[in-house]
Formats: sequence, C-alpha cells, structure tokens
Amino acid sequence: MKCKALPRTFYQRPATDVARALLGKTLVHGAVSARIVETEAYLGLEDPAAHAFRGLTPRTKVLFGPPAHAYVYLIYGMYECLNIVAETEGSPGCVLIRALEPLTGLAAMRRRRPGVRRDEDLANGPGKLTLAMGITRRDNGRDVTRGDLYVCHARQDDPFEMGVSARVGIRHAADWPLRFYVVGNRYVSR
DNA sequence: CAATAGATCATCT
DNA sequence: GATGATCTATTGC
Repeated sequence: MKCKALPRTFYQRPATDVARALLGKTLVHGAVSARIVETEAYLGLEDPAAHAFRGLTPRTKVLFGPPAHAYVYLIYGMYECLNIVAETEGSPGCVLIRALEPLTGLAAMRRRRPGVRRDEDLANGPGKLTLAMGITRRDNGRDVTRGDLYVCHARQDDPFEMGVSARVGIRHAADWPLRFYVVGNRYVSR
C-alpha cells in the first residue's frame, strides 16, 4: 500500500474527535490494508470504562505517553484489541478500532482467519481485525507515524453517513454515545 | 434467529 | 482469586 501516514497532529486532539476523524481512513500493516468503518472513544481519567481510568500501570503506560502510538492488549485470555493513543502526553485518551472493511491483502487475511467464509466476517470486530491484520501485542507501543503500521487518507475519501451509539461490551458508562460507525456498511460489527 | 457456554490469561485486588 | 473494550460453536425455539 502506497500512501502517506497521517501526521502526529492528527491524533493530538480529544479522543472523541479522533474517533470520528478515523472513520473512512485506511489502516495499513505491511501489504495488508483496510478501511476503518467503526471506532470507539475512551476518554481516560474521566471515563470509568477506560483502562487508563485506574491510573498509570505497566499496562497503561503507553496510553499516558505521546499520541499516535498503538496500544494493543489481550482481552478474555485470547483476543487482542487495537487502539491508537490520542490527545497529548499525560492525557490518556485513545480510540479503539472496532471494525474494518478489507481492501488489500485479502488472501493473507483469509490465511490468518481459517474457517471464515464471507469477507465481511474477516475483520468485523475488535478481536477479529487484529487477527486478520496480523497485529499482536508485539505491536504495542509502536509509533503509527513511522514504520509499517499506520493510518492514511482513503484513496478517494468517499462520503458517508456517520452513526453514533453507546459503546459495546462494557459495564461502566455503558450509555455514553462514544461509538461511531459508517451507516449501512456491511463490515460494521453486530 | 436468540440465547448460552466455553475457551483462556494478563492484569489488578 | 476475579474479571474482562471477545468470538465461535452449539443448543433450543
């Protein structure tokens, strides 16, 4: 995939703004790329659902660092989730990538997701997309403005309608409208 | 189609 | 020792 990574300033604003702005952009990892169609914002110290809410620990260290870094963690003992750190150093807002529309490298994705039949099931969930894209905890802390894991503008920034809803799978602050998605897109999670 | 169980482990109490 | 920003397979209607 040949495109320029979004600059650090793109991520240097409130997590909610970054979550909205990432919709429709392209996530690239090596030769594999996909369109971001669903995101969630996590606000940090004011957000009981955020990992950073409990303060700085070895795990949340990356969240408290500078923006435009990947935060990858293990959930439920078997799946990994990809976030991108937003805001400024010391302000641990981040954006969870929840669903992707595969663009290039479909064969590689299917290889990493044996048993999946339909394209829309390859990356339509936070745990699925890390498998499909080959993203693991080894990518935790990586700078998303350099290297082979990054986000860039879509080839043609197709217009779309943005939907808003409550976040998925959390207990605290379960009714905060911080989930954003491309309305009508087949690759959005259930 | 909806509901539920089971897998499985790093992190925090 | 409990819990979770999940997924898949299976069961039941």
